[in-house]
Amino acid sequence: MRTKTGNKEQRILDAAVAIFARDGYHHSRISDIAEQAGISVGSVYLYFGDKESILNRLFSDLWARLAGELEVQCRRQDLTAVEKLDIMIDLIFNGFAHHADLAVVFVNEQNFLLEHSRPDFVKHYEAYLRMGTQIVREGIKQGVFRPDVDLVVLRHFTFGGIRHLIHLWAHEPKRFPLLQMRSGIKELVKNSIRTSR
Amino acid sequence: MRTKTGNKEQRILDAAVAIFARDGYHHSRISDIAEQAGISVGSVYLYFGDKESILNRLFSDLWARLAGELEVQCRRQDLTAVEKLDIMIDLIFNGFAHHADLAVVFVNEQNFLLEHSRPDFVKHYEAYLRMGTQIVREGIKQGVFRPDVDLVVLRHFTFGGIRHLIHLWAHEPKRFPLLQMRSGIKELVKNSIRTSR
Amino acid sequence: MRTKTGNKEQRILDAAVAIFARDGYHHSRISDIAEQAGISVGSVYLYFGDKESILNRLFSDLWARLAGELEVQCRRQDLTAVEKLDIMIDLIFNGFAHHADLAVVFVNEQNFLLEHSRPDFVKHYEAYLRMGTQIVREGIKQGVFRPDVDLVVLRHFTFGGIRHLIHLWAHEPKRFPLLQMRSGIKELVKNSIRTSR
Amino acid sequence: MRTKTGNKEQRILDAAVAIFARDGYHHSRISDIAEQAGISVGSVYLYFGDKESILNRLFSDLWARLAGELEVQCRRQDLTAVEKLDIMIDLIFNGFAHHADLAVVFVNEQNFLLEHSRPDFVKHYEAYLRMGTQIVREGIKQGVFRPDVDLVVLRHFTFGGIRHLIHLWAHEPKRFPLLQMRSGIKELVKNSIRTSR
DNA sequence: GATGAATGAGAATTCATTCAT
DNA sequence: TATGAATGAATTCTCATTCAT
Repeated sequence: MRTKTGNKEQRILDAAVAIFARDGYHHSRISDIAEQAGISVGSVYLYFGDKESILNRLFSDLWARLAGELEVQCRRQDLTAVEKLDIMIDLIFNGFAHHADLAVVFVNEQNFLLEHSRPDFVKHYEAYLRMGTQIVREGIKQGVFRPDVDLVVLRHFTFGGIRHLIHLWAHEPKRFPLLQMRSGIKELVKNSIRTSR
Repeated sequence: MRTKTGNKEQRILDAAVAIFARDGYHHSRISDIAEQAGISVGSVYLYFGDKESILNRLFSDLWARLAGELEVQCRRQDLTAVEKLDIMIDLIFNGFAHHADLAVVFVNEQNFLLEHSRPDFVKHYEAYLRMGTQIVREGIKQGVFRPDVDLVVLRHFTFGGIRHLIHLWAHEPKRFPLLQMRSGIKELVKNSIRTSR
Repeated sequence: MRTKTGNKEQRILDAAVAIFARDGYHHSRISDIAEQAGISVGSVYLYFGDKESILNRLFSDLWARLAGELEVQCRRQDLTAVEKLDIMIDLIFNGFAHHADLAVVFVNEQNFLLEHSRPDFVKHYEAYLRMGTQIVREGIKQGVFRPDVDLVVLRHFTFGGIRHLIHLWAHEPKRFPLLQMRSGIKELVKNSIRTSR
Repeated sequence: MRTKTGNKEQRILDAAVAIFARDGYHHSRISDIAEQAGISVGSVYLYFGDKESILNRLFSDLWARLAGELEVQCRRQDLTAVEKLDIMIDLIFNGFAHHADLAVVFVNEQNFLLEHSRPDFVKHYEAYLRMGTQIVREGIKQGVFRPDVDLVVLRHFTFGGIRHLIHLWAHEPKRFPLLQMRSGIKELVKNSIRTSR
């Protein structure tokens, strides 16, 4: 028996990220993914039902990871809301820092999935956003964030802003250095809601 | 014979916005656009070289309009930088308020074009962003905005944040009311860069 | 405008009969049908939704024709039941005499369609069978056919028998000459139900 | 380790009948047959060269059995031709009465094999038909069957008729009860060739 | 200019068969 | 023998684009 090599699924996912980032999801061919993964076309269908489920899985894994990591931090009692907000932003940046291709796919294709079906990843995605809101609520209670902040607007505005900067970095890392931008973003976000002393 | 020959091009563009918004650019068919426009498939090719050039033109028109409107306002001497920033945000919101379909297309497909070629619209798009930066620079000079703001981060962060909120509104206008969100956004943006007195 | 040439649909049907007969429905390729019809693959899909609907249409046309012809004869008042039975058998034989390919397809593929869906042709097919039963009923009333005949068994038995002989003829016309077999069949059928005087 | 190794071949055949009957030969998957048989895909190929040879074998076994049984009866001196004809029909009905799936496969797929190659089963199949003809010949000699019967037409007509009724029963056993139809068929067949006293 | 039938390149997906274990 | 992961050839169907009328 040729044993399932155990990492073939991951190889497909890695290949798909690379190809999706390069060609865009809609212009990517399964055959290119297979080639990139070093397997045959048919084998892709051994692990994934169709092209879309590969994309789905990518986002599922991404958001499960991000939400999982954030949850751990949110539970900590030793951190202030401001510190947690910093960590939250760090997490998302770290999550992409070594995965520029994944960042590109994330930015370009997430909407397609969201509008297309009720994909698996939404529960993690929404949990992540909810935790962000929770952090700000803590901060308001602690008096460090302004109580009149529109939490819905804040969370989506911030998410969109960060997403766009990651996008820029992923395409032009030289022109948009991730680390440098990160601190700028933190400042913006915190200033935008900090009580004006 | 169909009358109103003169505006056939515009009818195609309007139809394309509706179809692109509904099906996504990649899943839209020229035949659907033609039908929506009330013309034949062949006629579409009388006005546009190919499918992509329709999308291109949509963004071209959009950004030319937005940039043009912003330029007028920027030139005004009677406005403070804060007022101009308000106006800038109003402009973009007004630009979409009555064109939810256009908003959807803008949010979903602009990246595709940007990564694909050097499309016509970039010069307007970049002009628009540059003017935004210019407004903030004025504000800094006037002492109302913090001088240490990272202008590049600011402009892209803000752009991304607004874009995402427009996206949410376009898909769920009830849950994300545009007008209501707009003032929240203005507050966020201004707070994020205002000198902390 | 390139006008729909009006007979292209028929050319596809004719081509399909030839290819289905030669290769069997399941092994037939749309590309072969297109080639045989002298058109492009894409054009096939201009006229038929998919491969199965071509087969469907073939049987629809066949049975509509046979049922139509039989109906005309059944209405005649100047014929005895025995004569009508003769005519019925003649009709089905004539219907195939110059269409050996159609006979092959009929024999080999009708079951597939019947088990697969509720195809269009069944209403004609069932009307045809019903008229056959009606003829026998008349004959019973007229005293020429035995009243204890099981009409359901009779009609299906006869149908199956004729079908099989047509099949043999279609494959080996020399060995199973249609005209010659026809009179043998008529004798069998009539003897099988004739009152034994 | 799976036990009962000895009958694995038969398990495959049984599974194949079930799957072929359900999905049709062309739409059946080897993997489904393997699953139904409780073995692996690879094992199927240990016992059969390819998919078609399973079908071949099914018909081979079927007709060898039917022909064998019929031969035994034909040899008997204590039976009249009419009795033998009855027995012949009984044999074929009994052969399917408890194997509706086999009946479906027989009816739907035998032609495919016949047109495709010179399959193993034809020699048994033809022997079977020949014996039927022989019985009728005896009956003619005995004066119970009409001497002008076209033997070729008779045998194929009868075969086709019975086949079709078995088909109907296999699909709708309630509507077409086998036992009940059997006597109707016997009457038809015998009447169709009986000397008219 | 206008039409829409015709084209055919292109891609996803299936599954019989193989073969390393 | 037995396994089942891996293969890749094969085929359907789609749709942007063309072009004869």
